[in-house]
Amino acid sequence: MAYYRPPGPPADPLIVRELTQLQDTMRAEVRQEPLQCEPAFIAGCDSSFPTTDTILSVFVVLQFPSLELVEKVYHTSAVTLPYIPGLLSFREAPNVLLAYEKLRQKPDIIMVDGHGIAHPRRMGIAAHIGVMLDVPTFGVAKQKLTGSFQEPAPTRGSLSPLTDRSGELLGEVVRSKDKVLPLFVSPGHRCDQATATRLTLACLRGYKLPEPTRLADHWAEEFKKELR
DNA sequence: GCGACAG
DNA sequence: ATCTTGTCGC
Repeated sequence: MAYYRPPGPPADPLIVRELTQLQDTMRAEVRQEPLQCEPAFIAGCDSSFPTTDTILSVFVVLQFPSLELVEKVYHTSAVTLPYIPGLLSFREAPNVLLAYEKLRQKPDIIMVDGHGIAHPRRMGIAAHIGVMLDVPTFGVAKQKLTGSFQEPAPTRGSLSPLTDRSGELLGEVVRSKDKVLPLFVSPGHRCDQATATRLTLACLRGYKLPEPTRLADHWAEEFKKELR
């Protein structure tokens, strides 16, 4: 399954170069710092594609640390860009931002389904969204995009650093559940590694995915039905 | 030249 | 991401 990926439609080299440069510009805006104060509300963000040409983005806001769901919103729009590894944010962020505007209770920090700085140019979708909104963000991904790591111990809570060739820390590989494939946690904007990992662990409730991301994914399915 | 490649 | 059935292990 993850061994072979059939070639998708050819990505326009002009677009790729342009977006890559824009990404390098945005990278200068990213700040890594601890959260100013303990969050009272944490959001979960996830996008899916009900049809090949429609994107559905969801935001859920949970009270922290109770993790009680307080709000859920979604927004859909037409897909404008194909999926290109490393440029995922340009395909999903526009619609994500529109969904965010619908939230009445803005969160103190956002957990995004995808990577933060654990990206070839340190600008994964979590960092991208954080810069655009100037809100603290971090990413929780299910698959690695870049970097290398040692397999963390098979017990829940085990951690292992994700580093690039030069040894730079990109994120942490987190075993969120016993004997289940680990998660890749990395800071986005206005967040540091310690905070990202700490909040990820604090949001676990027996599932592989922490509640913010898990519920966002869950509601995406429900909203998908509402669309008919 | 040969892999790797979030969602 | 999405399409898809049965199946293994706790």
